Amino acid sequence: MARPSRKAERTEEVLDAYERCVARYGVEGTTLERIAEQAGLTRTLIRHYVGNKDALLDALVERFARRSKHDSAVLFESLPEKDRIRTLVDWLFDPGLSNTRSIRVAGALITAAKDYPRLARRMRDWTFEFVGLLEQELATAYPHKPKDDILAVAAGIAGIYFNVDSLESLGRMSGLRRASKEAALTLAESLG
Amino acid sequence: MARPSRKAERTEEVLDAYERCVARYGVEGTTLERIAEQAGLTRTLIRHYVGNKDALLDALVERFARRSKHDSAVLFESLPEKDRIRTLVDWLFDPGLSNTRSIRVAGALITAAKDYPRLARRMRDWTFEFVGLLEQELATAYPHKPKDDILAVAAGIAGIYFNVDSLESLGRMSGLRRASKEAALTLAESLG
DNA sequence: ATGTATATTGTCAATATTGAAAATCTATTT
DNA sequence: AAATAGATTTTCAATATTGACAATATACAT
Repeated sequence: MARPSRKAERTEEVLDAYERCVARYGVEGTTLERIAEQAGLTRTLIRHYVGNKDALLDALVERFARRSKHDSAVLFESLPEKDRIRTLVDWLFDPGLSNTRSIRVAGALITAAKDYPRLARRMRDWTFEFVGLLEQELATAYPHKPKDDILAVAAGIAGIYFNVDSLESLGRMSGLRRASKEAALTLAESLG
Repeated sequence: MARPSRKAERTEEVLDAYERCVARYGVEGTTLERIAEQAGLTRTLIRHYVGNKDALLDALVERFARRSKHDSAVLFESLPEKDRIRTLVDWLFDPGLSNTRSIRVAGALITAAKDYPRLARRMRDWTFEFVGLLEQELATAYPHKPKDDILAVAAGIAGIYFNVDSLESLGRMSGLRRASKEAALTLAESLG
């Protein structure tokens, strides 16, 4: 019975802005002023909608974990019956398809993890969950291969993927990106 | 004809401390206070020996570039005649041998590169120089392989290497490290 | 139109960070 | 011992950042 709340949308906007800042300046380098500038809001509004710095980080990490889980679930479920690995690698390495910012945010969160033990656990889980999904996919495609080989290839593809998105900010990385994709495919095919 | 200068050593100590901070808090998250605390000096001494924040970053980047070049030159020159690739992979992925902090510093500098165009160029050069050395080594070991294949493998190994050191701060990464090393070897052997 | 819950803006205090210079201390040379 | 170059400490000013609360404006229900 009063003015309608914009808390939900505003919170998303604030977290979007926060994410952009974190991807660029890191967790420790992000100030409320910068977030406010990015979001086109005032610092006091940031505080009003989400809270202080700690609350902001909690909210960001929460959303990041939820989204990651959802996104990779959707991705792996949407793979076709044929050429699943190939399609997956396309999605991971083709510019435009891959979500570079998520990986950059993950990198920043991992860097900050030393000062936030809960965050360290979360990012470890995040890493191993992604590698685990890759393993699962590879194990289905190559059922006769030993687990160790599958894990090695999954870890390799994940590493190449994380790395190439981290380097993206340097610009002129299309050549390296293509080569990285080739490497990921070579790794996958080494199982066949 | 006066008190002897400690500028040289002190500068190294300050840059060491700065490096530790950058690896942990990122470029934008590092304050002079933190550096001073890490170095066991006062903030004003930091300023006395190296200068203000910009001068510090310049000095750090300068030293990082110089050291990287030197270290990788030494590394590649020290490889034995036989099993060069194998030895190289051991060096890159065995804990204790590899220099994890350098990679973390590089990651932080890459993240900050958007705000420092010169830095972006430097880190691009750094990346491609390392990949280039790998290519050269692989080309010598597998002289009949096309350049594209060599580049793909070099990019893959470099990516896996950078990534595994970035994840190190999360702890309990020995399993993933072993798997990553396996992947790097698999990639190299794919050329044979 | 009126009440009310929320949005929005404004203000203040406390602390952190940086920059710069002056003052003092110390080791070496002569 | 005196002079001197450099190390170290001290001090001050300016700005940035954060936290918290007060005041005002606005949209909706009744």
